[in-house]
Amino acid sequence: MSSAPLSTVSDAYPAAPRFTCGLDATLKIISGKWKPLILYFLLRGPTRYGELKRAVRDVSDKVLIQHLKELEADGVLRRNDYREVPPRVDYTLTPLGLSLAQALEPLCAWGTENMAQMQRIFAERDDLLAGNRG
Amino acid sequence: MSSAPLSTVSDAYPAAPRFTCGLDATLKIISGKWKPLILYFLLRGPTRYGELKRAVRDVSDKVLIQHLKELEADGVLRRNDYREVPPRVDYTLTPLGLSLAQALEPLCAWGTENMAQMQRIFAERDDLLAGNRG
DNA sequence: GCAAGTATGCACCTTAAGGTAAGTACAACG
DNA sequence: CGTTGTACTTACCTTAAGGTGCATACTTGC
Repeated sequence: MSSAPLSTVSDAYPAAPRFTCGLDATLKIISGKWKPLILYFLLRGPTRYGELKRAVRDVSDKVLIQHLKELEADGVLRRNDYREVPPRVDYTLTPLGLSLAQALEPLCAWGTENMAQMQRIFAERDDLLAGNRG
Repeated sequence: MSSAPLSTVSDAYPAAPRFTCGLDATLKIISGKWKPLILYFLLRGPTRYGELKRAVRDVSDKVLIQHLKELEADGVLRRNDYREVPPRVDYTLTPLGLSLAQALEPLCAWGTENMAQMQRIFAERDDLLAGNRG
């Protein structure tokens, strides 16, 4: 299997997961329904759990905590426990996480610029889904 | 402080899906296991189905086709059927898709720059998973 | 004294995303 | 005449990601 579709960077990394390009690696980190949103949010500075939960609307506690733990394990954010009672905890981006969150900004900008078009498309989608079953 | 977490753009769009920011919209389009890879690949120019399939390693026919259809419906790529026999089809980015794919580049760059660190992390992860059950 | 808010843990369940394997029509190649 | 390659389609099945709801230990406000 010596096909080299893209200038595969992973050639330099022996038995490692085969990355077709850096994108692969990045995706592994930000894949999770709310992770990009979380990262993007943390650009605004240290954020308490509760704030985050309210900010990332519709996320469940279980998943939010889970995502936060994974992101922490991935070295992109840090959990600060003030050991107070009632509990007080906040989350901050590490330098690594900061650079990642910044790399998300073009995506955000793209979404903002094309918001109108996206909404048209999603509306059509929803219409189709609504009208199909019958 | 009245809780206004992000300058919610969706205020301007009434009954529409509540986007916390453009990122939400973008994510809706690129969410799909292989979609970012597909888009990124198409930056290289028109690509035949078979090429794509070989390039995006490990994707199944079913999912690749499915993703391509969705991306086409979202207006980010175009399918060109040359109506030949045996079938000849290729895929191109629309202008919209081109801008989206370009917005993915920082993510790709980030991944490339932090590849080493990522691999350390993923290796640890895999170790943990392998060593846990016992 | 009771409800609410704080940041989680845990058991259970649902769902949809993705994978597998087979089939299609046709032509070129041997 | 059978195999291979092209670009798909369809039916079926698996899995893991995410959601729900309950519990905790403590404080503050009503």
